[in-house]
Amino acid sequence: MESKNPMSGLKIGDLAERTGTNAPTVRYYEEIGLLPPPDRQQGNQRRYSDNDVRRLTFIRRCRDFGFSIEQVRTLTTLVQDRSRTCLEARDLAQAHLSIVRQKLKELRELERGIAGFVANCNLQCVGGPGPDCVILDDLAGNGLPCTTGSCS
Amino acid sequence: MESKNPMSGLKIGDLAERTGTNAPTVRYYEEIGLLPPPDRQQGNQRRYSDNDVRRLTFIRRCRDFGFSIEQVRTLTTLVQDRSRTCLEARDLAQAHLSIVRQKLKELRELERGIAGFVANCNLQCVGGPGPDCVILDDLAGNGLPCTTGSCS
DNA sequence: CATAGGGCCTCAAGTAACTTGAGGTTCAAT
DNA sequence: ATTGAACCTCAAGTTACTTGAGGCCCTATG
Repeated sequence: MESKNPMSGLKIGDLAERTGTNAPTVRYYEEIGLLPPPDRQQGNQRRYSDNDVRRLTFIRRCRDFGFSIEQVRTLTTLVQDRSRTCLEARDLAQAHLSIVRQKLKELRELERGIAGFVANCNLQCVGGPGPDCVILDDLAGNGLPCTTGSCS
Repeated sequence: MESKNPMSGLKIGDLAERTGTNAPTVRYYEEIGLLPPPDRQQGNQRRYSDNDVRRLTFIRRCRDFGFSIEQVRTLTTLVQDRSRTCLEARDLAQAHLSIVRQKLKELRELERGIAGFVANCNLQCVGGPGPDCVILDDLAGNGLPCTTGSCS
């Protein structure tokens, strides 16, 4: 029997799973207006579309990299707002792009720092205790190997 | 007169500025034990060393990329703890390295997505209104240019 | 020398973005 | 028919800060 109401669409749990979130967060995003209120099945359960999957994926990605809810709201609202021009959208996206690239740069530095520390450990500390092998120096500094000679 | 107490060291505001934080956050980190209580000048003001600068820089970097306070605490504690071996430190750092690399990967995707959107706009939407130029499709999807042809 | 203002102090309350819990309903499978 | 997982709402809790109130200290200038 799949006549009148085929119950199409994703349940909140499915949506959450596909987007790397969880159900309460999805409801929270709806509550604060980041996600539009979805259709409800009889029985009051929410049903979501593929478009919701895309939208939520985007939101999660932005959030994961430190954009605030309000920043994300600005970007997503843009889409809905038929009075905006494409150029406005582009400019905003461009601004976000700059921020993302800055973050990329810093993240690469962090990676270099940690990788340097690990390499240094492998070279100098194998098996021994390294009471003065100061991880902070390597990580917070320029990522160069231990310059103090204090590692083991 | 710089005889007995030359008041050496950074004031809390200086430390904050050099590490991209602010004074209340520094005090907060002290309160929760992420930063050690610093020396105090007569007059009760905190004074910080270069080592504090390094430590706080590291903390900020980790925090900026989504490591929780507790994860950061684990890493920094490692340094203080003279009973750990260098290999243990390395293993932990290695684990963090994996996470950082995963984040790098995702961030690059996000960058590609936004850059693609901007490029697409430049090609197709110049000057005109783009009511259906769905930023979400481009950003949340695979980063390819608009496939719907709906952009202007 | 005194005084003005900028930075520092503590402590308390507020905020952002969720997460967890309580108490109850619905759905899908047996 | 029933049972267990997943859903519902609403309220309270958590994390990681931020902001505010009320007051002290320090340095530069009149």
